[in-house]
Amino acid sequence: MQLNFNSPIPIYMQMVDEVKKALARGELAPGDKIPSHKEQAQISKVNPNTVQKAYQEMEREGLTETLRGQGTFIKNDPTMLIQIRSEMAQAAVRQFIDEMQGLGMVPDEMERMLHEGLHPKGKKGGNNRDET
Amino acid sequence: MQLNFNSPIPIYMQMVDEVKKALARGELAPGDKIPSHKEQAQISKVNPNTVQKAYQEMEREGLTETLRGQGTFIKNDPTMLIQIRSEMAQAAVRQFIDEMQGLGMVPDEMERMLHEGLHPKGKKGGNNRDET
Amino acid sequence: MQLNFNSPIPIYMQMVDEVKKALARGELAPGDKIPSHKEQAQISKVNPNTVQKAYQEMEREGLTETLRGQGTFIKNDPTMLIQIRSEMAQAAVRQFIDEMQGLGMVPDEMERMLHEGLHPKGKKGGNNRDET
Amino acid sequence: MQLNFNSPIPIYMQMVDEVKKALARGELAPGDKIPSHKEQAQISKVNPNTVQKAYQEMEREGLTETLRGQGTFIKNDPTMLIQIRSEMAQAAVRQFIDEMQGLGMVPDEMERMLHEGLHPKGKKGGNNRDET
DNA sequence: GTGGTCTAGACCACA
DNA sequence: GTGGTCTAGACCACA
Repeated sequence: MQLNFNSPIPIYMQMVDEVKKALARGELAPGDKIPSHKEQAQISKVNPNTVQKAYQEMEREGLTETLRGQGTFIKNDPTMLIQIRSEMAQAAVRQFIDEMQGLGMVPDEMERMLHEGLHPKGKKGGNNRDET
Repeated sequence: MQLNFNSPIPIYMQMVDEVKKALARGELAPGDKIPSHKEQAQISKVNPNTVQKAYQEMEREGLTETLRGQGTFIKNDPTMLIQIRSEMAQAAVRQFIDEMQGLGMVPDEMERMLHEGLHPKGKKGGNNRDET
Repeated sequence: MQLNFNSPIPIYMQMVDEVKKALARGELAPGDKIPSHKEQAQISKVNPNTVQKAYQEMEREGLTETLRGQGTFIKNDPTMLIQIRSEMAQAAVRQFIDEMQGLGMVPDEMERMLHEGLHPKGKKGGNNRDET
Repeated sequence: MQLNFNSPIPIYMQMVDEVKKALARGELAPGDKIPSHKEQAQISKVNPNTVQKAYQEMEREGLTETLRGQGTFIKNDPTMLIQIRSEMAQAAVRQFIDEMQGLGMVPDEMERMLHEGLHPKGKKGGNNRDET
């Protein structure tokens, strides 16, 4: 759970995002129990109110469900996972393209820069499908 | 000057960013006068103080210089332009990669998704260097 | 916190200076919490925004650090103290010399006048190392 | 005429000060004609209004007198010179002492620091009356 | 309560 | 008109 306390993005939003990413990465699976908001608050060195707000937001978005007295659980909906993953990825792609367009970059430049970013010192001619 | 009033990112920061982008795009050139903070406030429907905060931040970052009573000008440093453009682009690349990695994407997937984002209906095989 | 409301030097700058002096004098120590900007505003009979501007300037100069919701603290860097003290003292010396040179004073005159300023009615011959 | 356009001290005040210093240094003598405010404005790259304000202030302080159609002249009062010189010097001394006291410096330290500032690499023991 | 952002608007020095 | 400072006060995220 990476949090940036100096970011203007509210911590509770960052938390929701981190949970989504953990889901997308497969580190959290449907049905998993997540720590109580008090526990999570201690782990993240964040005020319990803030965690609670994050949990409420996740519930509102249908990511989790709460069973009173038992805890909060990732919703047992396997399709959701795939959906979140592709939603977030596409949002990232869109944002990247917008940002680069805002800088006056054309598609080729974007692809080239991404490629270089992914393969820092690599020869960029060759067949990039074999690297990584 | 695109501003999102609902974003958690402060308006004054968005303004600094927009000026940087305009510079990167070549819409603003070194030595150009930018509107007075009061004028810009009217244009952007924002409080003059907010614009001033943005302008002061730009000054602090060395983007602009100010002649009291005369106005604020893009600093006459042509190298700055190129630097800002590449800085901002590289930041965007890095952020994109981080975000995608956070979602468990591997480099190939990132490149493929970007390619698809750039050429929505396009055949995705072939030699992408000749399209656009 | 001595403020001169008629000085052309902005209040917020005077405040930064006063904090630096308090540090140099040892009245503020690394790690100390300083009053919230609202509290300080009441104490100094100044608008909270003005105090905040001073605090932000101090942060920008690396004098303080801020924990959101917790307060603003003198940075915990003991070397900073000594550095500030000597920086400010040397700046004062330089300014004094410049000023006096601007008046056509030679070094000896400067030293003599300072000595007299420090020991108003004193015999100025003798060994000044034993006075004070 | 040294002017600092970024100083919070108004330019017209800086101008008055510079004239006083020139007087103290003997670069301007009683009875001397000083440039017209328009001329001076061009020389100093300052708005004529600003120079005029400086000249008015000097007149108000009894430094100069204006003969209509002839120009502005340093007042023909030789005692004034000496008075200004010692006034300004004493003000500088007082300010220096205050500043250093504000930093917690004791008189000896002030004298030593001034001495070192005046004789940068010099041996500080010996008889400083013979140096310079 | 604490810091951060923002609006609304006054007044000043300077061009 | 232009930038700079300041007051007054609202609202928000977070502790």
